Amino acid sequence: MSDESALAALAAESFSLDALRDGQLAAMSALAEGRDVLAVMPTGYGKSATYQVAALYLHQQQQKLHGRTGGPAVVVSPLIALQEDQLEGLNRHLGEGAAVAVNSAHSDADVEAAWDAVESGKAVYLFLAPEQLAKQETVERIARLDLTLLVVDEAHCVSSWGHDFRPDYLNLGNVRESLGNPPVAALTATASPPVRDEIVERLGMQDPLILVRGFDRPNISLEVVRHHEDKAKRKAVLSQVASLTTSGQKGLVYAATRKDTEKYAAKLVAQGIRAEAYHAGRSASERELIHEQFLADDLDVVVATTAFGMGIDKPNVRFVVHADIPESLDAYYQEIGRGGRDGDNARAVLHYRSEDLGLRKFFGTHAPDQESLLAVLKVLKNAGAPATKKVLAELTGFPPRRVTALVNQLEEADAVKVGKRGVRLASKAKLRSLVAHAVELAEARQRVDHSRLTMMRAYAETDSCRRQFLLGYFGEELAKACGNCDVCTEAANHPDVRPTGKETPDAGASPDPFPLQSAVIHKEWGPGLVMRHEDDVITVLFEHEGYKTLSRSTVMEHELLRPA
DNA sequence: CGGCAGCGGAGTATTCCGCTGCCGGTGCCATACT
Repeated sequence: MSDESALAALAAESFSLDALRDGQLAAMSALAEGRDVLAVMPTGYGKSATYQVAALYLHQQQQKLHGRTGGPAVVVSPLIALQEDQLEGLNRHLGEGAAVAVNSAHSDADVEAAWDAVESGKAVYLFLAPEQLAKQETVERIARLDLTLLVVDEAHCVSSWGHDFRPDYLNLGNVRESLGNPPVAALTATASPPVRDEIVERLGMQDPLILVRGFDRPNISLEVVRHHEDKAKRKAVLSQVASLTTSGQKGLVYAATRKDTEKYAAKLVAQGIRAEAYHAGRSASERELIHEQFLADDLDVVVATTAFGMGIDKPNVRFVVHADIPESLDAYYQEIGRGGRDGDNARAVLHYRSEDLGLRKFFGTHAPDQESLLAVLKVLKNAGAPATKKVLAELTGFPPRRVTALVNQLEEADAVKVGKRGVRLASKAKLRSLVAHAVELAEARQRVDHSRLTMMRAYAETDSCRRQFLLGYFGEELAKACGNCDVCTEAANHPDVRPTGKETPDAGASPDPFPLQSAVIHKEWGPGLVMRHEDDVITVLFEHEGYKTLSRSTVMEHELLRPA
């Protein structure tokens, strides 16, 4: 057992953190002992401090105990802007050179200086994007260091971006192995059970300590406004934002497309509201300026796509209005969680049309390309030896990023293995059948994605307490209806109509054979986890099928489920 | 999947309707230019 008081003292002395929360200390302590940690904590809770203190502690321990130079922690972070923020904070506390970054924003000379700082034992933290770790030389160079920790910040990116957008995220598990399996700290602000499981699995975490803290945000009121016509929805969004801003409140509006962010922003400006559109199509300088103005209260509203998010920590965001439904409750919770960080009341309003789900379905659907998968396998078979991704790219004619994505899919299907010498064929089965298996797995993943969208829809359409629904999705039980969502408010105004939400079951009732969060097995769909009870409906999260709703009476009658 | 722009047709309302085809999010990185 490592010394918690030593960690607390180090936090106070080096980072001016005088009061640590229990979750922070538990995470630091586990990391200091060499245990893997998955920390699910909201922005502002102090997630970063956990790895920062633990890494400094381990760095100093190495120096003391072995009389050698201390090694760094490698921090994988998705955005260069986030890396720079962290660098700045760390170097302010610990002195220039304590934290360095290797990325494309730095000159070659700066990058070499960063490597020097790491190799001489001066630097305690090395920041990288996962793409840097796609380079074998980089991984080898890091492997020669006395690594203290491998930190994966914004770890939900593994699941949400790894599969198509930034495939190098899925390779981090292999990178970890190449680095000699250092302890892993994975940090994220939101993750439902399937996302947590995927992070743990993909990063190859072993018996991780999973810490979930500060999840419920009772000061954020939850509302859904349903619409049938697109025009009416747009009008309602605009008039709501106009009325919210009249009292000087600042907030965010999320829209699905760049074009819509521009349209909404223009209409708000026409009404005298200080609004800007924010999306990835705007120049870096414009984006930076908008961010700064918003932080300084020089803007009332930022109308954004999903591009506006990570790294935003403004305390007094009073509302988060969604003009379009997000792709999942994970994304929704992340976005509304940017409201009310100061603890004061904030409003989250979702303007919902079932038709809007179509765009999200489009974004999520990427059918695997069988011919390309086969092409990669053929090249490997003909080569008869491991091939690096670079060589595979040359031989197949695919761009490197695409090769990585294809290899990821084949690796998942156990068709190939990725080792130090490159990618090799890992099965003697017919290539066609290997491709078929990879396609099967990709389709299972699509089913799960689709079911997550279905849960988002169910949230929008539920007629019981929304917070119970939301927290239940993240595996947390809220015993009583929250009293701070539109359903609860409506019920309070019409007490005779319908009781809201689900109350804890009567003490006298017979015990539920399938309690919340219990493991079950379905005759056809296999293993699953009970996520939600509502009237006659049980929602179960199945490993290979995603979320399914089952009729309790049918389940009982046909004995469809049994406890696992 | 659904919205939008552009178009033609109807036919008079300083427009409207319906059809067709296209488009839609997130960021590393490297490379070629000024």
